[in-house]
Amino acid sequence: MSIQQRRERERAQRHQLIITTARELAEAEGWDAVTTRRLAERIEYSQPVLYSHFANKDAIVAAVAVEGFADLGEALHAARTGAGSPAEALAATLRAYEGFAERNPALFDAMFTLAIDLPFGTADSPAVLKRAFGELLAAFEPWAGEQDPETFTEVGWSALHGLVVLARSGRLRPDQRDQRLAILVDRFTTA
Amino acid sequence: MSIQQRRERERAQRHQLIITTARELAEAEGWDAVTTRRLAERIEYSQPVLYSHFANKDAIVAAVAVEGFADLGEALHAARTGAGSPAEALAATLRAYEGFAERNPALFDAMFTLAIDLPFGTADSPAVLKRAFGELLAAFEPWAGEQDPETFTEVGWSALHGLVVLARSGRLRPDQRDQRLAILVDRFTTA
DNA sequence: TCTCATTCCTAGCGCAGCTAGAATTGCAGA
DNA sequence: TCTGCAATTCTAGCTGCGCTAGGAATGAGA
Repeated sequence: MSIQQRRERERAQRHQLIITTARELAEAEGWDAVTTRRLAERIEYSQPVLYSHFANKDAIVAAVAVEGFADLGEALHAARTGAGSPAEALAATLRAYEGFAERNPALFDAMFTLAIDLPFGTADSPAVLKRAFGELLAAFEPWAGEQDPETFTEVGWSALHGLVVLARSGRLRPDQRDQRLAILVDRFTTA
Repeated sequence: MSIQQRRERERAQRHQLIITTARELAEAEGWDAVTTRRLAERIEYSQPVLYSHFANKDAIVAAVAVEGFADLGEALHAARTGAGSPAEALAATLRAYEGFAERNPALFDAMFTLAIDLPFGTADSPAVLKRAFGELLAAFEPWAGEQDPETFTEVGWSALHGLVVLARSGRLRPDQRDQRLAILVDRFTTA
């Protein structure tokens, strides 16, 4: 019984080690550098061990993405609850989202570009995803007016996300970043 | 002299054939199906011929993306100039953008996910990119108010783009699509 | 100490992007 | 018309990818 438990514990540790190592490697050298061979080498096991934990490489990326959403949720929560007025809370939340994407580019890629199959907006979406969206909802809700708060938040989130995505791929003028965020806040806080 | 001209003409035709074939194959089976081998087979030349036209596979994808921006620019122009009031023009332009992404998913991927290195927002960005942005600028400008029109448009474009990107990856509730677009228009047309 | 199930690794499959060097083609001058 | 040469194109193969079959090693229980 105890032996079984130890084995399961060690297995769980190795599971987490794979995720953490993939994340570190991706953040250090980009996702192209995260090959099953290099990953196996880093965790000091052979390649097939990876496949005893995950169905395929995409599943590893998805696991990293879920971690990312957890971190993002925390970052948004800290920013939002640390602000004074609702207006400041919204601005702080948006800045936190932007900062998160900037500080964790590879993680952001995993969350929004690579891990396409994460169940979102459905009943069985991971709790961390719901929590991250919940933070945005709390930030946008005060200005929803007559609109459905969730739909209103989806639009606000999209605007924010679009800014981040287009900016990081060099589609927007870098020097106007803060100005753009100010316009966004203005658009969503005025009736 | 004339022989040289014929050769250059044939080369240009083959260049275009590669781009068109890549685009068709991607739209039919997704970009994963666009391998240099399959592409070579379709154009009825050997693999190395591709590399006499493009530095690598990414360059082929980028060429497809540029075509996509040209098409998008046309679609936006048609939608915008076909509408009556500025408000209708904006709504029509946004719908056209959304429709374009929906009708050409692989092309949209090439433009915004795969071809990362296209020079944007700089002096040497291709004319087609500027034209597409110009259409958005014309659509958003009437509501820029005190804001710099270009920056205002960047925010509007981001909001639109975010909606499309998050929706197509299943991050937003499908049934609220039109409602979201209505909210977006509302946010950017009210002072 | 032996048996056997579990765990893990070695080796290799098919396919990817890409390229070196051979083979072919077709123009130009005799 | 024939020959030499330069440009073009192809054959063959390199390295590295995700993934897996099957054998070796490990360790708990009899």
